Amino acid sequence: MATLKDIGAELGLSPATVSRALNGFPEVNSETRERVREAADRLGYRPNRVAQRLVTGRSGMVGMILRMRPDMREDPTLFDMLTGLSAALSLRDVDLVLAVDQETDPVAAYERMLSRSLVDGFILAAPEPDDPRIAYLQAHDLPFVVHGRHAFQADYPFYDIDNRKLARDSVALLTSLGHRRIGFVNGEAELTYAQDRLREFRVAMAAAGAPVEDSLISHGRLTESHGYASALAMLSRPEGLRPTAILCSGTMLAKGVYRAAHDLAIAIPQALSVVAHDDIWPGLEADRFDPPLTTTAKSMRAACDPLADLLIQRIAGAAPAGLRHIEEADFFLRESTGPAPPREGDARR
Amino acid sequence: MATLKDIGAELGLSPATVSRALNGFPEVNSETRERVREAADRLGYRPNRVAQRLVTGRSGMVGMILRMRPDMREDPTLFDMLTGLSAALSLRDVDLVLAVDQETDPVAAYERMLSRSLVDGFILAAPEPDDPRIAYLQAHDLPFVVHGRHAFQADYPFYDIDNRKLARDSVALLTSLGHRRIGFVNGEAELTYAQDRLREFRVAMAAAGAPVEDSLISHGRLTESHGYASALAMLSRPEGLRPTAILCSGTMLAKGVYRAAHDLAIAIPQALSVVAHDDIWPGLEADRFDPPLTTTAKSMRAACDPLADLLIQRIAGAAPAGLRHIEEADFFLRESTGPAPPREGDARR
DNA sequence: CGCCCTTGTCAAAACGTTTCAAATTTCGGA
DNA sequence: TCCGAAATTTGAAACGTTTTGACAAGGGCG
Repeated sequence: MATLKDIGAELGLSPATVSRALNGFPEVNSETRERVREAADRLGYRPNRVAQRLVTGRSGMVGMILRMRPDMREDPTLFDMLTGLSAALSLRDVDLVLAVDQETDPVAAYERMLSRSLVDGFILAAPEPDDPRIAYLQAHDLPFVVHGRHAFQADYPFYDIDNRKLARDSVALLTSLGHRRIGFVNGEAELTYAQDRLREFRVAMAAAGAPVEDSLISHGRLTESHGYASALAMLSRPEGLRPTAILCSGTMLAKGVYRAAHDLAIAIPQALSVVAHDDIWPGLEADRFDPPLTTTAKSMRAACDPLADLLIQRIAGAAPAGLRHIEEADFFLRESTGPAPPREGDARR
Repeated sequence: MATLKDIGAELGLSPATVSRALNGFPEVNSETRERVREAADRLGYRPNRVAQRLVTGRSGMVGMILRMRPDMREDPTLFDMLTGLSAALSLRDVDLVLAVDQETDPVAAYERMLSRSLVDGFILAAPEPDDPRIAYLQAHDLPFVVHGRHAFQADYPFYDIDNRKLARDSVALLTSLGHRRIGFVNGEAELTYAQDRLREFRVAMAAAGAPVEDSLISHGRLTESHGYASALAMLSRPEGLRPTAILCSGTMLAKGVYRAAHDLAIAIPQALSVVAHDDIWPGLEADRFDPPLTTTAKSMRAACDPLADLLIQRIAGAAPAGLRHIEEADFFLRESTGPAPPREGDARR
């Protein structure tokens, strides 16, 4: 493998000049630069990352630490993110180091990875309010970027979708169809996106003059079983008290809702409308539902390029506060939503 | 961060001596070694990996390159392996670099990772016969280890379960229960484990004097939908031609088989016995089946420690040919298997 | 006293790059 | 012809480690 010295020897130049020529420094003669470029190509020169790292202190790698959870495998978003990020990063010539965190102390894994001086920054997902990982990284002024945010006003680099808007849009659709009793099967209560969606759910419901019942709100993992259990509880309430529409924070939840409706012989969309947010493979999954599921959607993959860009900017020295990317979800109206069924004692038939 | 020089200065020693003391070289006074150890602890010394790498040429990292497949997310084993490996490697002070391969050329991703001189070796999964990745890595004498093997007699380091034995055991159980018409819902035909299991399936069937019908053998991804479709085809054959038992190469397949049996009102195990190999979370998933599923089992996680050890040995210079770890699957008899139903025209009843 | 061997230590080189400070060349203008 | 500034190029230091070859001290032996 050719080195800077080799190229220098080939052309009668010092390694220093070769380095500057290849790195685009302005003070090198353009004719010399060309000669260097040609020789580097010819000799198949590849900068030795390790040497670069040693002198610059940068490693060209970023870390991601997964927190082990027993039901992780039921959540396909993580896998998507992993592969999407790895692809996005490698386009930018950055590599991804993976670790899993099985310890009780959530920051221990970060310390360990840092102590080997092998990553320039981190990518975090699923932040919680008062997330100790974020506190640790901020306290040590380490570059990181978060998928999601642990507070609505976050002063670190993050990518997030506009959770309030998608809750607003979903409620607006349902109320405009005449629904007033709307259930909400949400993500885990500790997670910020769930809090944001719930908050706006309440606001939008109030704006439409629809009541919000706490027993029609449930929190939990984005799994089919949680969706099933929640919907079963909501839908087995007496006629007139049960929701005519359910909003879900994920398509897996919606799958559970569909199953519960099926088991209770409640027809979708005639007797129950369902809207979900789809952060997996927008369109692909939702289309396969029977009937096809109305969704707000933004894929995990869409987050990967912005996340990579933000992190690279941060590592390059950009101030953390300004770095953010908020994406609006798209709306896909499919067949799981319809007009609210006529209520008992309703004027129309 | 303290360096060797710092420790040397602290104790009036040269960095060279400090290095030798910490790395256990014999020619250093044991009293000196103790002083060095103490000082290193006190100053919180951590060897700088980058500098180590530059001089030794080793990076302390290994790479894993995932091939993107559209239905990847349905396959939870990969995720298991990723997290398990990462944990196993980090115990051994090795880090895992992840990349995804979206290119047409399967070796391009390996070349790219190598050109950055950042990994010492690779971990491969799901090898195919004549796998170009294996050919490439062997041709360049690069350390790697494979989960599975692309030929029964493989001359590279690999971990594998004894696929022939588990096929033999499963068939033996079923034939001893009186089953003679046994379906086999297998993995993809190109994959070696599937070929191995099929081969032994035929052998064991022949040994029991049971006929093997090609139409009762199906190949495909280890997904529920493939299991469902295959079982539906097998079970909707006319009475007397349809199998009384089905062997599955994965629990996801078994889930599909259960669903098909349910849809066709075929009772398990009264009218149909099901055995599957469970490489996910042995016991945990199979227990949740209704009725609980009889399995041969070895978890993905069990592979991780041996894989890590084999790769580290190989990187340290061990000859590739001898490095192998073959694990026998365990047998869990549950309630999805029972005596073969009496055949029409059978003597009894 | 000279020789060799062992033990413990060290200085220096090496890995390949970046970058600082200095040296050299070039050139326009006086 | 000379000066100073600008344009190029260079040597050397630095990053933190491993490793080679050398060396000093001490001991045993003839």
